[in-house]
Amino acid sequence: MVTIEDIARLAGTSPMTVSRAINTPEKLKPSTLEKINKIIEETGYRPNMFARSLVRGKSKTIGVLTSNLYNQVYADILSAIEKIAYKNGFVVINANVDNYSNAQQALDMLICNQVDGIILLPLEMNMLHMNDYRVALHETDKFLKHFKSVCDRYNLTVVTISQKIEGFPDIAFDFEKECEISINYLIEKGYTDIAMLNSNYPEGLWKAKEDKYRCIMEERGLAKHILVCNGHADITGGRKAMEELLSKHRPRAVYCANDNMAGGAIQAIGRAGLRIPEDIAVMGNDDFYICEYLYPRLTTVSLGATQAGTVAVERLLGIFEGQTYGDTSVTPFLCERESV
Amino acid sequence: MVTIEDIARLAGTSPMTVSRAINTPEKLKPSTLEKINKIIEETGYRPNMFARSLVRGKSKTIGVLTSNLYNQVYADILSAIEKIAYKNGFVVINANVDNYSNAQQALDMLICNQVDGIILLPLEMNMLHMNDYRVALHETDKFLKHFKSVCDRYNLTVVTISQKIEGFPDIAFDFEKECEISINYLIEKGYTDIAMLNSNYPEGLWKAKEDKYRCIMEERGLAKHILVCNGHADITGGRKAMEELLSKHRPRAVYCANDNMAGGAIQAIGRAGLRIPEDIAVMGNDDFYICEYLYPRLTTVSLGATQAGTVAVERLLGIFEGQTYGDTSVTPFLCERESV
DNA sequence: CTGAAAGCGCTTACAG
DNA sequence: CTGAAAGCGCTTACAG
Repeated sequence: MVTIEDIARLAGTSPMTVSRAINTPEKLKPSTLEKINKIIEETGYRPNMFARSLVRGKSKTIGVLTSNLYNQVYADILSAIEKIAYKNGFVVINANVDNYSNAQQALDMLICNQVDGIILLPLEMNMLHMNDYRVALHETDKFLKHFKSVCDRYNLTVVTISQKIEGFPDIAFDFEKECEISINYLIEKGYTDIAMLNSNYPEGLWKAKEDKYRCIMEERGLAKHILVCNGHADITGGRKAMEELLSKHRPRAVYCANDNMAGGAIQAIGRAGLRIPEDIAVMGNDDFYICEYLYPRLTTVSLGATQAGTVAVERLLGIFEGQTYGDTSVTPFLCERESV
Repeated sequence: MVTIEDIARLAGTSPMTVSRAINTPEKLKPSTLEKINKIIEETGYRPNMFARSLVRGKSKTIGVLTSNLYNQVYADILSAIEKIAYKNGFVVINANVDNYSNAQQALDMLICNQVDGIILLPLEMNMLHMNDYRVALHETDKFLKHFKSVCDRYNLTVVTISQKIEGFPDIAFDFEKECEISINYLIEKGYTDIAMLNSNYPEGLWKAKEDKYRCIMEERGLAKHILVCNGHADITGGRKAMEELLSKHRPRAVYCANDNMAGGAIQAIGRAGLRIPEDIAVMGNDDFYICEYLYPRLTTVSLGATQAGTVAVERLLGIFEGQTYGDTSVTPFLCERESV
């Protein structure tokens, strides 16, 4: 391995001068700089980040606690984070978090690797695969407490996304706004008999969406059309909920709390021999990858995941520079396709 | 920050003894070990990986050159890599690679971060979004040459996945086998009039699949049913190719070279007022995430991406232990759903 | 514009 | 079973 000393010897200078050539080239006499650069080029020398980080006390590394890469929202956020981080010379270490002990370990790993800061992705969502939401929520809560105490103890810089923790700036998603955009769009398109498919988990974002749906329908004088069916917030749950809905009443439009449920709804509607959107319009939420693949292509509202990832990194870097931030939120936007 | 010296002072021992407590606890008198562990616990001490890596000359870090996280195959491979790596105490740095200069930079970053080894994911695939395959291929080739020379120069340990480079062990996907399983399954199910939807890029895996299709059809005495339509290997391309196919002939089954094309085919078939699989059976390839979301759920053949990621890490770790490997390949397997 | 010295936090290699 | 010394490759802080 080529070191800074090797370069110094070959260039007939001190290691310090080589260090300057790399970090503050403007402080060097052009001729020495040129000589050193030539030797760096020839030898293929690359500075050892461990040595640098050790002495600087900073790693130029961001840790991301994430979970299910298959969740489109996570993938979107993560892609944005990596893009902005690399652009700013930071390395991203992505740590997977499936359950409590797993998460503790991942956090520990990030600490050992001296990350400069951590971005915490929403943990609630990653527990969706568990059948008992209370257990999932309890695991999440336990970890969040642990996370908070560990971050305080090690003085870690943290930005959270859609996962408010006292003391850390959060970048929230605006689930209510998603609902608002969706229902208003349907009404604007002339629909009045609008039903809703929602998660059977009666709290948090799901409750907020359902409340908002009821509220808008009432405000618009459509109270008599209010009808909600619930199921797991996945494709099978969506299909079952839609089947239940159709057994009660055939609405002109369904607002689905997320795209997975909408995917299931599309299946159930197709199996019932009905057309989309001619017989029933389907409105999704979140803009998962699958929207383009559903038939018809799903009209939905994007959560703004890419924006959230981008802002998260920008704020983290801002904090490193001494800035402070309060909470903020990211704005959802309509994605028109073919299902409405 | 708590250091090993702090612990030593508090425990009344030398730093060396603390180091042993962490790395080779069995070599310590139980009473000293216990005393040290207690203090580590109290202080929340965590070893600094930079210092450790610097002196050990190893980082316990694996670099992964990947690209499009949205490609299900990549996400599968990456998830598997991270899982196995973490299990073995390795950290994964994922570097994004979109184009040539981007890729050079990413590789450089991995070198500066002293990765112990690199896993290279298939690069050909990530260029699919480019309209001109020759340009994409040329970019890929340029980078591969660069990659090879850099790895040789820095003596990097490399395992590639479906991207053969002389001197590095490769884990190949078996695209021909995918085709074989697909066509044989269709024939076994009683289909004889089987058409194919393929990429319009006439080389590599696409050519191999098409050749195999033709070959099996002939062997089985179904030569007269051979019919191939081509398009971009994405959903729109699949839809257009299927439309073209239907304008020529209405087969009883379509074998699609990948799931995206199958997704497009499903759209075209639905728009033509035909049912799946009653009128036309649709067979995908690769087992993308979307298979579960298509309607009907897509029957396909999995490429074996998870297995590939797992084997890649295992082999990399094996090489660190002094093992050597030749090339290998991963076995595709049937995923029966509803479209056949 | 350049350099000598000290030190970041750990481990290796040796000694006892 | 434990410790003193040296060094990994770099940068900081000072000196000139």
